[in-house]
Amino acid sequence: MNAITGNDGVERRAALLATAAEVFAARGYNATTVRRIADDAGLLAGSLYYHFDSKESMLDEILSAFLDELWAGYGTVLAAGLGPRETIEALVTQSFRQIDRHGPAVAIYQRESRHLSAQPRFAYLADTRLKFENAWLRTLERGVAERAFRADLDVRLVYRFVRDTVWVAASWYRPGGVHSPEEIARQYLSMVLEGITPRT
Amino acid sequence: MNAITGNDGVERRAALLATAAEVFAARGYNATTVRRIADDAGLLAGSLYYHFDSKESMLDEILSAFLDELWAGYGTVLAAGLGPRETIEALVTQSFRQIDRHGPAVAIYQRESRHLSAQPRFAYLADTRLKFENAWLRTLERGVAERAFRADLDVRLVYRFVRDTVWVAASWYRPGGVHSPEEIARQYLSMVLEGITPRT
DNA sequence: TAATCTACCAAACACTTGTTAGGGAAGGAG
DNA sequence: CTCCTTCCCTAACAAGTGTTTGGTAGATTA
Repeated sequence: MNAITGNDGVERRAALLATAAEVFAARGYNATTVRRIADDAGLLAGSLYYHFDSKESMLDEILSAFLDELWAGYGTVLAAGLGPRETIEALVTQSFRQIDRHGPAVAIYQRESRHLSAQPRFAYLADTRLKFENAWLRTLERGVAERAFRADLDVRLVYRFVRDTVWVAASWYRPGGVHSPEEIARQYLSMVLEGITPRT
Repeated sequence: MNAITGNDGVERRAALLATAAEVFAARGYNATTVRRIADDAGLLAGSLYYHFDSKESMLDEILSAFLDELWAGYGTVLAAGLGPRETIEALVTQSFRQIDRHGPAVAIYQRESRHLSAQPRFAYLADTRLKFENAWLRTLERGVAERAFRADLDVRLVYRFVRDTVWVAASWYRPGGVHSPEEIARQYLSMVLEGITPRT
């Protein structure tokens, strides 16, 4: 696509990872050839191996960089001691912000994490999934106990629906569009919290 | 995995397509080798070409068979002349029934339809997507006009969220589990229609 | 100026991919 | 018994895969 000229070695590496992430997100990891990444970055396939050990290393670096930043954001939210409803609101908003910043990485994670986590190198994906599930489930259960959420809903199902809807948004969300991440989060929260039918 | 012995030629073909769909759904279409499908079906790679023209033909047949049946169900719902809320309820229930019956096909569609629809052979995927969007958007807009749904929500955003949540369920739903498709549809509709916070 | 380092290219490597060609065992039809 | 169809196997093909090796233009350092 467009050649990338970085001033620094670190910048160059980051730029290459960014284009790799875009191609991975668009075509899928396995369907993406190393030559295609090189084409989009403006160099030849072999030259990528000056910067990275392997195609797998690029994927690893993309995913763990994203997950580190994601979990940092989640950590501060969970440590803030908010009520259940406010915690859910903050988590959802954080998630849409991450989609805004790491769109391709989110798409890759959603698409490949399931079968990648079987591989030892990507075992941390399974850990993340568990920490994730715990954070959401605890918050939802606390909300039910404190009468902030309805008691007649299956909490696990609600968790799955909410989780999926938030992350799958990465497949259609494009940064710089009409809706800001915060606006999307607000609309989504309004739908899930209040429902789409009018409250008399 | 397990060898499949069909009595009829048509049965055999269907059984082979079923195993192919499972592998496609689990690993992704491009990442799936024809030898892997053959292994799981209990024959050799070349032998698959007695039944099918190509790997692409298998994918085509899987997707169009699923979409045909899906649209048959949607058609009767849309022709029934129900109110907006009842139409949404029926569409969602229909969708979860399709996930129950065509789980792998749904997963494949969700994962690959975007970049497949650029290919001429799979142009019908783009058409389906449009018909889909029209059906949902019209129903939602009619609901807003008839005061069955809230007017302060962005209908397009609601559509995307609802669509994604319903279909992505194919990635975790397993037939024969504790929840029937109808039960899952009921819980999901309750969440989206009424919201997860208590109505006083 | 000479030596070194950075970032890349050109060309090949071993391997996997989807697909094809030819043949053969099993069984029903004439 | 012979013919024919069905269904599969063996073996190979050409193209594409991730990766390695050796070399080199240009800037940086000594």
